[in-house]
Parts: sequence; structure tokens; C-alpha cells
Amino acid sequence: MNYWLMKSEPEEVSIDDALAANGATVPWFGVRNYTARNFMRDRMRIGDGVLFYHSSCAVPGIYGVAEVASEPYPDDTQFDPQSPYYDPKSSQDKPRWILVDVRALYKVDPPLTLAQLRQMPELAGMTVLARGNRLSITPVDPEHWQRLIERMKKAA
DNA sequence: GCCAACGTTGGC
DNA sequence: GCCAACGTTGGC
Repeated sequence: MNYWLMKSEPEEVSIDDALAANGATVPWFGVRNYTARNFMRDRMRIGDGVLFYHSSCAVPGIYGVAEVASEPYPDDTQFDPQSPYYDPKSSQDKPRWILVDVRALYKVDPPLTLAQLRQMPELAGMTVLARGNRLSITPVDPEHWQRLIERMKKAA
């Protein structure tokens, strides 16, 4: 079993949106980065743990816990000329971009903010905290996952 | 294959 | 809105 941190802009899909969805399951559309795509394609399995991270917002941080809920499959937004995620170089025959469904399990309230994460020495080396990190999907060490879950329970 | 230019991400 | 960091593109 693997653990992941997945970023979403809450204006697009927030943890509340995900929890309100049918089955609390949302397709993680819009990934257009090869490293992130390859994580989904090669290493994600159904049931993997997911930290639901809000980015590009007033208070970035972890807002929920989720799980991987599907095998990877083609991201339809790449075929839609109306979509901001449209990719004219992709084709139905050979889709370039894929996604997985993610099931929201619970909300982290209050959120565990990026500022707080930076103050946890036990998270040293966590990818999302690295300087200049822009990757929207990053692996999370099992040990880091453990510490984070404990911390979130304590704060709840 | 190199690398400059450009576009995007995302915290602040 | 600013800007640092990074990924991608495209000329050569």
C-alpha cells in the first residue's frame, strides 16, 4: 500500500465538493504533468491513502483524507476543446493523460496548514515541503503518513 | 542534444 | 500582483 499527497485548487474541487459527491468519489481530472501521471499509471493502487491538499488558496494545507478508488483510465477533459485541459496532441486511440477516481473519507478540520507542516521536524524531506515543489501528486513516506494522521487526530 | 525563451505553479 | 522555481517547447 502506498500513500500520496494530491493537490487541488479548492475553487475547482474542494474536500467539501468531494465529500458531497455521489459515493464521495471524484475523478482527479486535469493532471498534465508526466511525473504525476506516471505515479497514477504505475504506482497507484485502489485503497492507497491520499492526503487531500488545497493549493493556490488563502490557507494552503491538508484539508482531508481520501483513498484511491479506481484503476487509472483516460481523462476525458483532454478530448474536449472547450476544456482548459484540452490537449490537441492527444487522441482517443492513444490518450496521453489519465486519471484515477478518489474517494473522500473525512475532512481535516481544522486543516493542517502548510505553515504547520513546515514546523514539524519529523516531516523533514517530505516532497511537498521541498523548495520549489510544484508537483501536484507526490508520494508520502509511510512514516510521514503515520505522523500526519496522529497529528490530525490530536488536533480534531 | 543543448539551451534560451516562454508558460505555469503556487506561496506570499 | 509579484516572483522564484520548474517544466516544456522549439530553433539550431
